[in-house]
Amino acid sequence: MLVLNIMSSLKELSKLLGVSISTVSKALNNADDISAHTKKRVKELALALNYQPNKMGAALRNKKSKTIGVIIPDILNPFFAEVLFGIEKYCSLKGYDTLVCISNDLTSKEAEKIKLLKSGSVDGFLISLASQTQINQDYTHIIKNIPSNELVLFDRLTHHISCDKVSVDDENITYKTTKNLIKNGRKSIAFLSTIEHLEIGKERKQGYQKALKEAKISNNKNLELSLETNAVMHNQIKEWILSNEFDAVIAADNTSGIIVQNFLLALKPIKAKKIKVIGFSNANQSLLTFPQLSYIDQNAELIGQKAAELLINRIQNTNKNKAFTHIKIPASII
Amino acid sequence: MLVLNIMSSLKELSKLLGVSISTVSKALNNADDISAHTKKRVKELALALNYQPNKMGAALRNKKSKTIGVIIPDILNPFFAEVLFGIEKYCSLKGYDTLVCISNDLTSKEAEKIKLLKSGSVDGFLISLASQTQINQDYTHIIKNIPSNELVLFDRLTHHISCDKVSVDDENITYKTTKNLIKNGRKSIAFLSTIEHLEIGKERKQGYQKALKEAKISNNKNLELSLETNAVMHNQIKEWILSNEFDAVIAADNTSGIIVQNFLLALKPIKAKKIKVIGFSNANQSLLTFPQLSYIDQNAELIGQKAAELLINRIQNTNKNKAFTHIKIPASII
DNA sequence: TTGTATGCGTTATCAT
DNA sequence: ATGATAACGCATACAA
Repeated sequence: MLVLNIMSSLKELSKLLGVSISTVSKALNNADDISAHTKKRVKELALALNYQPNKMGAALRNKKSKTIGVIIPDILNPFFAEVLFGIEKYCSLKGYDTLVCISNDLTSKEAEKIKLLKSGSVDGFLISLASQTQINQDYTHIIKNIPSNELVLFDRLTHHISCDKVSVDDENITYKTTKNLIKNGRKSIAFLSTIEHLEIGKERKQGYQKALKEAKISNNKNLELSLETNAVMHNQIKEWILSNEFDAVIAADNTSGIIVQNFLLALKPIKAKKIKVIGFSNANQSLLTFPQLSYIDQNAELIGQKAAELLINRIQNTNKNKAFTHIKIPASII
Repeated sequence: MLVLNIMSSLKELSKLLGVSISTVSKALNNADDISAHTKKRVKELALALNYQPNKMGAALRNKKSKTIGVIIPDILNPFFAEVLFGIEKYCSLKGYDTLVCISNDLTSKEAEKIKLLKSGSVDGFLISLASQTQINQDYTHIIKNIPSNELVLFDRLTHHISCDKVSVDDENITYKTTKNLIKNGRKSIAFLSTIEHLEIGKERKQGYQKALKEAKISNNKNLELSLETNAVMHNQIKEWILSNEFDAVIAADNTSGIIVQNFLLALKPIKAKKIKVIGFSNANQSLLTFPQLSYIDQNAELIGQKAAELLINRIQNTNKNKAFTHIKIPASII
């Protein structure tokens, strides 16, 4: 049978079948009070005409759009791309669409997107806070506009907003990593970060410092490099590598570990092999270095999946009063 | 004034103001036949109550959702992330939302997503074909379901579908790049690809071969390495580097150039500096190597922007019969 | 077992 | 200048 790209509606099916619209609707939804015969007829025609229920009609009627709004700071950051992948996968599985917005790390954009997505477009929000929002600690645009049981924060959180949350235990993972390096005989462990302005950046550094302190290793401030992500970053890293001695580096963000690893090989070819570099990354990215970078895998996809799961559960759950949970995804060193 | 996260509607505004719903609607839409005074009153209250028009209601009434459906093969590929960034930016500017789906390079997923997005959810589609679709050359799920004036294909195209298209002139850019290398005295130019199964992969290789042929350089098949993207890829590249001599490499995909550059430094530290490596990449990725990788910038963001622009123009344009265009984005060597 | 009527929020047409 | 009404597609309470 020929199929057309013309939208068929319940109305059209009802006309063609000579039954009422509600009968068609009920038949397609498998209502008890429709005869098997009618159901069969309806479903067959629906299939033949490639009938797809109109989302807007259903959304209006049900006051549920079956769509999740996602706001991330930066799609070009592989971490968020991976989270998004996890979100999309889970939502898709549960029959939800995802409306993706990018805040560009600006509070104004974040607020604008929230306003846009509100009012019928989405049933709930998955948000990773813009860095500007985290720095200024002004969350009114979120608190005022999103009911806390329609919101899940992930990765870039704040304890000022009470809702479901998903993140990595950032402090703990750098603590354990640093401790491990010490145990393996590393004496001069450096720490490089381009995200010290973010909460997760602070936590990662704290974990590192805590481990040093516990091991009674004096904190050599020269081995702590804090940078902005920009064009001169590379020269700064280069200078830093050339003017300091260390036998291990922990890089706190998604890319600088890769840069350090590659630079070492070029700048200190002899020593390079003896210096352990650990970055926050993922399998794909770590493959870009030689030798392959050791990395802390934040399980970004899992973060996305769990965040989506929490939100959909809360949206669909009749018991809206369940206490908010904070899921801490285990990070793994690879 | 206190603002609540309760959805206000035209109905609510009309009740509070003591005017009819249609007056409120018209006032907000700046209709000519509403007095300035009324407009002012309405708009003030709308602002105070943080009124947002319900997208679903408007979509149903207007038969336009002001939403664009985007289907990409892989969000983890930085190229598509960048395209998406361009799409989102432009759509957002024009007041369109983007509904993002991932086909995972599977035709079945692609078809499923199309079906889902059809019927009211989106006004048009931006699609980059799944590799499976390109390989099998079966486009019925697209042709049958999407009117050609509601579709723009980008990057991974086919001439079997007639619609607006945006891509890089892939053959030409590798042709020019290769020619340039030859002009600069390179004698043994290698070509590495992990995407030979894709149309763009074929075109890139053709450009390379064409330039060699024109320069009457015999085509040394050992210098053409074709791989699958997988775990053993790294060993294959390593072997290839060790067992071949070349003074330049063109890498046809988004990551292998970076890998080659880094491997060279480790495996052939002396010769490495004299070997020119050129990849398909972008500014962010190229910063991950040392020395910084030369790369062909596909202007992914611009591809996204142009694709969105073409689609929105065609959707909004009354003249639907304008001939389809194929925009070829200039790639630049950096 | 099937059909009728209503309303979700919006806008356009046609009164008043 | 303002208001009443209808319709978009759907699901449901209620009639028949």
